[in-house]
Amino acid sequence: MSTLRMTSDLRRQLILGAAKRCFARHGYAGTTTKSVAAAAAISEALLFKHFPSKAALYAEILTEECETDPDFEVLLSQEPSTATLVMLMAGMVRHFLGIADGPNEEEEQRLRLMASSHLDDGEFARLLYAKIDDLIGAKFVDSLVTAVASGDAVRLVAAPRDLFWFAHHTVLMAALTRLPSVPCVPYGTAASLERQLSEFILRGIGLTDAAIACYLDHELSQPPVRPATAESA
Amino acid sequence: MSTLRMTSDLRRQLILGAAKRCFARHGYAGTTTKSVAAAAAISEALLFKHFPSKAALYAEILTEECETDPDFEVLLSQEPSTATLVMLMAGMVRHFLGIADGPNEEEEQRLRLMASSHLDDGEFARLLYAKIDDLIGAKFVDSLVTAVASGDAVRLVAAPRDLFWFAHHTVLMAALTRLPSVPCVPYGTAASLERQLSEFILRGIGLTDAAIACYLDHELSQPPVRPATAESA
DNA sequence: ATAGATCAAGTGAGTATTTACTCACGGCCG
DNA sequence: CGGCCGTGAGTAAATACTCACTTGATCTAT
Repeated sequence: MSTLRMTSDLRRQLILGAAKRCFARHGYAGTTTKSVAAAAAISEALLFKHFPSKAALYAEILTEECETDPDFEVLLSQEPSTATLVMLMAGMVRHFLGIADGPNEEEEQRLRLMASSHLDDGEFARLLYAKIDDLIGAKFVDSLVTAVASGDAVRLVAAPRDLFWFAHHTVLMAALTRLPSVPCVPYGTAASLERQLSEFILRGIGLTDAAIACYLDHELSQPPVRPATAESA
Repeated sequence: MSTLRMTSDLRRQLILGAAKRCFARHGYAGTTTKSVAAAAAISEALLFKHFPSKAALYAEILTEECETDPDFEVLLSQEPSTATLVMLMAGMVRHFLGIADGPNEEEEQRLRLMASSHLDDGEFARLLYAKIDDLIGAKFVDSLVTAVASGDAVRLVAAPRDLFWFAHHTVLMAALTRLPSVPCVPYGTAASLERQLSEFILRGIGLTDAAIACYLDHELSQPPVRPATAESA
C-alpha cells in the first residue's frame, strides 16, 4: 500500500492531528508510535522522519495546543458590566457542557490533555491556565468589580480572580464527569444542567438573586453566545 | 538477596500497597510490573504468584479502594440543619484541600485514581460517586431542604442533589490543581483558600449571606472537623 | 531428639511479544 | 539524474508472564 505523495508540512499536520487524538484518548504511556502511524495512515518510519522521538511529538502537541487560542475572543469587546459577567459565565458553562455532547473533538482533546497534566507535572495545565487568565481574567475581574459597585453583587472575602478559578473548576470538573460514554453523575438534560450550573456559579461569585434573575434569563434566551459579532469558526 | 519469609496475606497487602502507589502516580499504562515488584521489594515472579495478571492487580486495587469508606462517618450523626450543612461543606472543602498539602497519601491516591477514571471508562468514578452519594447525599439534601425552610437558604432551580455535585466538582478540581509539586493556580494560603472556597460553595448552593456569616465563622473557628467524637486515624 | 518427608514462600533465569527507533532501498517529480 | 517522500524489514531494549529450582519452617515416624 502506497500513500499519496504530499508536502512535508501537510503531512506534519496530519500526523499531529492523529497523534493528538491518540494521546488525548490513551495518555502518553498508553499511546504507541505504531498506533499513531496507523491513525495517520502512514508507516512508522515516516513518522520518525518528521519527529525525532515520541516525546518530541508529544511536546509539540502540547505547545501547539497552548498556542491555539480558546475561542473566547469575541467576549473581549464587551464593556465590563454585570451583563458581561453573566455572559462570560454562561458562555463558559455552555462551552464546557458542549464538549461532552457535541462533536467538538478539538476541545475534548484539550480537556483530556488538561486533566492528564494535573496528574503529571502540571506544566501544560499551568500554561493553559495562564493563557485563559490572560484572555478573560481581566475582563472577569473588571466586570465583577463593576457588578459589586452597581449593587448587582456583594463583595466576598475571596479575590475576584480566585472566584473566577472556582467557577472554572466547577465547570471543568462537570465536563470531566460527562466525558465517559456513560456519564459519572446522572444529571438531567443539558439545557437544565446549563441553567443550574450558571445559577450556582453566579451566586457563588457574589451576584444577587435579583441580578441573576434579571440577567441570566435574558442571557439563556438567546442560544448563540455571540451577541456582538456573527463570525464563526 | 533473599527477602524475609512471611504469610501470604501480609505479602498480598504489601504488594497491593506498593502497586497502588505506582498506579496512582503513573497510571495503568505507565506502570510496569517490574516497578511494582521493586516498590514491594520482591521479585517479579512472586508478584505473579499472588496476582494472575497486571490487569487483575489493578482491578483489585480499584475495588478495594471502592470498598474503603471515605472518612465521613462522623457527620451522619448530625441532625439536618443549616449548621450541619455548613459543617458538611466546610468539612468537604478542608478534606480536599488537605489532600495536596498533608502526607495524606491514601486520599491522594484515591484522587488520582478518580481523575484517571474520568479519562478512561469512568466506571471506578461512578462507583465512588455512588458511594459518596450514599454516605452524605441524603444528609446534604435534608439539610439543604431544612435550611430553605428555615429561611437560611433560597430555593434554586437546581435539584439539591445536583447542587451537592456542583460543590463536589469545585473542590475536587481545586484539589487537582494543587496536586503537582508546583500548583497549577497561584492561590494564597491554605487557610484563606479554605474560607474562600467554602463561601463560594455555600453561596452557590443557595445560603443567604446572613447564614453564611453566622455559621461559617463559627465552623471555621474550630479547627478539628469532628465535633461529635474524638477518634482519629 | 533427629532424620527425613512435605509444602509453601521466594527467586534467577528465562520466553515471546511489544516498543521506540533505524536503515537501506524504491519510486516519483523537476 | 538528484533529491525527496515513503516504506519494509529490521534491532536492541523493555514488558508481561513462566518455570525450574532453592530455602526454610513444620510435621511426623522412629
